[in-house]
Amino acid sequence: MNPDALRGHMDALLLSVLEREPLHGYAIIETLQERSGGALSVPTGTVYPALRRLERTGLLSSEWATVGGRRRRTYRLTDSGRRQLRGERSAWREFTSAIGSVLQPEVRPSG
Amino acid sequence: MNPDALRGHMDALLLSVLEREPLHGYAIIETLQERSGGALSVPTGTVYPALRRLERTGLLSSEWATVGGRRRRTYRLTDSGRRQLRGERSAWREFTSAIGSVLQPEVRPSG
DNA sequence: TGCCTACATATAGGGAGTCTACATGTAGAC
DNA sequence: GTCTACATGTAGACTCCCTATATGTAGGCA
Repeated sequence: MNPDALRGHMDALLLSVLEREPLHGYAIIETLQERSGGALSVPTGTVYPALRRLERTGLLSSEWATVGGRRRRTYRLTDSGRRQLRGERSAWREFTSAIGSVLQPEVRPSG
Repeated sequence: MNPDALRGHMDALLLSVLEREPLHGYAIIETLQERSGGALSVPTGTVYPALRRLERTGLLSSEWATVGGRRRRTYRLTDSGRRQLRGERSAWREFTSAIGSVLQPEVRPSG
């Protein structure tokens, strides 16, 4: 997957993964991978800064926990994040529709 | 449309618009706008550098023409560009499939 | 004991491409 | 003389994704 392709869609992915339940960064990366059938391998250097950014802008909140001797920072959607997710979904539909309508191969009349 | 969303898809758009016939930059911008139903308003500061980049990498070739007293640089797909376009189309399908599978809202069993 | 893998978070710095803003010029309408 | 449409181009800012690196725990294995 071309790295640039993800650009601008990361927020939607993260918010969407957190919709059902709060998760910590590492689990988010795994979930992304599973839900995409292995297509999305997002590096930690992308996800952790993105999560902090989303928290800074109020779309996520986080709290620390220790599980099995390991520290986790668990993120959850805020109300604002939930609203944002709805916006991201409709933006995604518009985006794919716009690009798709340009990208579809020419259909030539037969004959 | 979030500017970043276009990132990494510009090449596909330009190649696709040039698939049927050679066009100059200004006409490419208009075609993009028409084919997307007005959703894609790509600024000249994006398109012109992108076209030059695609020419530099051998996916497009160009030649100057003067029409109605105005100078145009007309771009056309090279063989390499045509191959690239096929690749871009399949990459687009994989991309939307991957993101879409993550983004779709949870479907809860009823009851 | 030492080594490896999985789990878990984080930051610095690089890089690439899109955008804003500006510059330049012709043609034609009013 | 002014305005809009047509037409191309560059400089610099900005964003944010990636690579590389650092740190640390837990548990298996030899």
